Amino acid sequence: MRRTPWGAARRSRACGATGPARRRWCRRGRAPCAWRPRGTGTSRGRSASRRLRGGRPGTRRPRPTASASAALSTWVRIARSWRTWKPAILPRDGDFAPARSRGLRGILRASFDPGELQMAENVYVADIAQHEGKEVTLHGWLHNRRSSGKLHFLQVRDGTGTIQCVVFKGNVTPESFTEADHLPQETSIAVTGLVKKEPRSPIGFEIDVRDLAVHARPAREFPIGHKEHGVAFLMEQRHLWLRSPRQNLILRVRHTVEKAIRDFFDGRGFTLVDGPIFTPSACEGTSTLFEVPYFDLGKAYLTQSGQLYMEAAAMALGKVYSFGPTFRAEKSKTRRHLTEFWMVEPEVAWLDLDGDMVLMEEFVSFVVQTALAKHREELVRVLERDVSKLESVKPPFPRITYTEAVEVIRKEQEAQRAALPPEEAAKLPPMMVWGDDIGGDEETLVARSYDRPVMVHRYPTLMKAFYFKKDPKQPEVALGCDVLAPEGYGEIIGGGQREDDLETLEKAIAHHELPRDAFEWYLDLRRYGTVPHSGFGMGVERCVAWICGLHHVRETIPFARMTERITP
RNA sequence: UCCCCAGUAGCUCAGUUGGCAGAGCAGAUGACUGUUAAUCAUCGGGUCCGAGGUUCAAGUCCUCGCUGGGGAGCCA
Repeated sequence: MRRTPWGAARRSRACGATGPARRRWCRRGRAPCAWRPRGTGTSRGRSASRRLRGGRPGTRRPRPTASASAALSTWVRIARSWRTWKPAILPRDGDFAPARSRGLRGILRASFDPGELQMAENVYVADIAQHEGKEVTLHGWLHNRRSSGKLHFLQVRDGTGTIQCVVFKGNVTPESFTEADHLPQETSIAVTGLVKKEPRSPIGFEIDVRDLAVHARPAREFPIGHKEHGVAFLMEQRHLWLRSPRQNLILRVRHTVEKAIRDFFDGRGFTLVDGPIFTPSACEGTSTLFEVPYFDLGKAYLTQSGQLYMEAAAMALGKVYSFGPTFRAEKSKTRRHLTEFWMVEPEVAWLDLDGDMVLMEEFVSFVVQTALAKHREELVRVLERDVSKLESVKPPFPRITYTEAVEVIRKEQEAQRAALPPEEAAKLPPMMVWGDDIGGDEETLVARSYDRPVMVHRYPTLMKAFYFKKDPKQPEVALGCDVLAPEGYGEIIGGGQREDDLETLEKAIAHHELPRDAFEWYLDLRRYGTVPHSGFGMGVERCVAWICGLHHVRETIPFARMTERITP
């Protein structure tokens, strides 16, 4: 699979023109550059006009008043020491005599035009509309550059967005103009200029550049160009790939999803409970776990689920959820798997399977609709997502039992066979029978007949982990439920009602041949005031991949951990 | 663990029946006052993944290995 890492889309040309802007530039009275390390950037014989100005990057905000208040506090300090230093600073005669007699105020008036104190404001691209017509300074990286004789077009990104900065030959020094045409991709720069409305710009604004300051040129050519690259190469350059508009958006959608998850549960009175990462043994006794040495206690394992601990927390706090990383050591090599991923796991006391399923559909709908409301335009423009597929994700979700799902799948399989010549049909894998797991292909068969996620419930007891409660009316099935996302994204949620009867749970642990000692604390939850309770787990990466319409979950996490990759 | 595919310039790739190592992008230099993956001209750029084999001759064919990608099982 190939993709344009920068996700750039062609846009139609528009007409219009802007006249040359009035030159207005003042340099005196500025604070010295405080954040450019000595011996970097400008020290190699560059002109003074290129020097960075303004505050340190980490302290740039709050923007509107930063420079003014910094200047003020400087002058407060000067004023405090004024009495001590006055005789030394001010000569008794000449031009300073009248000022000296007026004190500090007089000095300020005599030395500075108040207009000169209004330095170009440091701004972010995301807020650029608020600064129309003003002179601003933007700190960022050069994303791309084009040139047309007496005009250079610099695409500058600052993390919040990308804006085109137009360098006209008549508006800057000759050195700056020449340099603007030779800056490599990803040079860190500060651009000062006038914010102008521009109908041809995708964001509606441009910066008419008056000064350009190079902070640091790349030590070597930036590896990721404005073209298609292979997945392997991009994953090796993941630390740099994050700078692309596409990855930038995906990470912001991930943030929105994670915030929506927190908001959903926080808004319903859930308490966030952090489960342990080190666990003494397998939570479910099934998956392969990562092993780590643990002092004199032998081996510990990285958690594959916080659920058992959430059950304990639910008995204390009623409604709880955990949200953290999870580790699976299976050598799964598919587009849906990572060895390290993030999972949210709510657990609720006094909740049965039906209530759990209502919670699932309301939760998924809230997360999807929140992400859609915030990123709809970008999902379409940058990721070419068909958002109509997300519009319909609202309760109620269709519910079918595992048994019904098997019938649907068998019908589809029969139809497939009927459409093929007999010798071809014989080569197909055997038909699904009750008790088989629903694999990736089968999930797609079930999910494709619905316009929203489908909830498959009451799986065969034998397929499910020991803690699932059996259906009292039908003991061969467990009260579990999976939510299958549409469009082939598969299982994004797994959960259900937990076994709350002590004796049944003891038998289940024995039947699964699990170490009884390790689960004594878990059995205690059934010994002391057991109640019906349910919960589920949702994988953040699968959810983000689905919302963004991505081919693989590896793009949804900043630094993916897979069987064959642990760097960068 | 099993099955399939790929590896050639910094990147993406082409390379015919085994017969001189190629293009686009990126880089350098120059032209252009509205480009938006700008365009145009010129220039530089190679351990053809590694080892071995067949051959007059191997990027190309064979064997083994390495690395990566896709899928299965398992799962979120």
